[in-house]
Amino acid sequence: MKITRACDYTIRALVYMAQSSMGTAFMRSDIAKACNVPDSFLGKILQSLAKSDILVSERGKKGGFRLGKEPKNICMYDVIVAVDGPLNINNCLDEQVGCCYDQSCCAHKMWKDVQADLIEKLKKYSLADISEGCQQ
Amino acid sequence: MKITRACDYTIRALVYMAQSSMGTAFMRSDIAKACNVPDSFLGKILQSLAKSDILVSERGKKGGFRLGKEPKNICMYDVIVAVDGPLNINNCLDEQVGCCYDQSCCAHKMWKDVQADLIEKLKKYSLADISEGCQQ
DNA sequence: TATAATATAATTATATTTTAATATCAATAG
DNA sequence: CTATTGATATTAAAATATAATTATATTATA
Repeated sequence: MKITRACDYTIRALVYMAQSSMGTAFMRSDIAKACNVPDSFLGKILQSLAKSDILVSERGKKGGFRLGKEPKNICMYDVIVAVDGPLNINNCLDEQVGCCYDQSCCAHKMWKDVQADLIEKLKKYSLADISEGCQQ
Repeated sequence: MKITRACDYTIRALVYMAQSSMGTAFMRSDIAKACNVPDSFLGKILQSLAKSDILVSERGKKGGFRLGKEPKNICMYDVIVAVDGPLNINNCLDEQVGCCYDQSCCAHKMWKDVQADLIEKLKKYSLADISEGCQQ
């Protein structure tokens, strides 16, 4: 697992959006400026979020991004996966890679257990939780 | 946080050592061969472990590496930190870096909480737990 | 037709993994 | 006692992989 900077940027952007009333549309460039995130990089991030239905996008004039769900229904696990891809604390757990070295599989059960707890925890945190703990 | 391949190698090596009776000395090259780990890279890893008192090293003829503690007293958290350095699921938690972006600090509390759980979990797993779950 | 998202490619930066060379140390053969 | 041998210790640096950023062209819509 690696929680990347993209993920930090994402949380900034989502918290920013969550501060306005549901349905408000934001332009990428506005979010980028407000959150101090590289504009073009933010583009990628917002697209990932749109593909995961965390955001809804509209093109053209008066287009932009809106939250796709209420902040309380957007969990951190979904956000992380949308941006950073499948969460695996160890390659061993990556189904596409597989645990190719027999002996190391001793640890497989541990990684699986540890990761399950982690995911459960991340599912409990919503965007609303984070946005509310933020006074601006 | 990133759990690297070095960490996988480490677990292989430690499980291998834990299969023999306490006090047995192993040469780096033997471990490398038995565990299929690049010899020189393993050198680095074993040194990190020795610095953290997980292993004891002796130079010269008849030298080698021995476990520094009973497998049941070696926890996975200590192993990971010894090899991969301080565990931080997010830079935000790295005390040396600090949480420089105010707005993103909204998430700080969450990361801290999630990480605390993770560490607690990793402290509960011992080398003995892993080695025993391994039939060879 | 201007505007804003979408897609993709290219580039730069950083971190991980591996290899290699050299230094240090301890046992022991002579 | 000292030279040799077999082991770890230390350091540098090359190779590879991944993350972060930038740039450009495409598509949709008011």
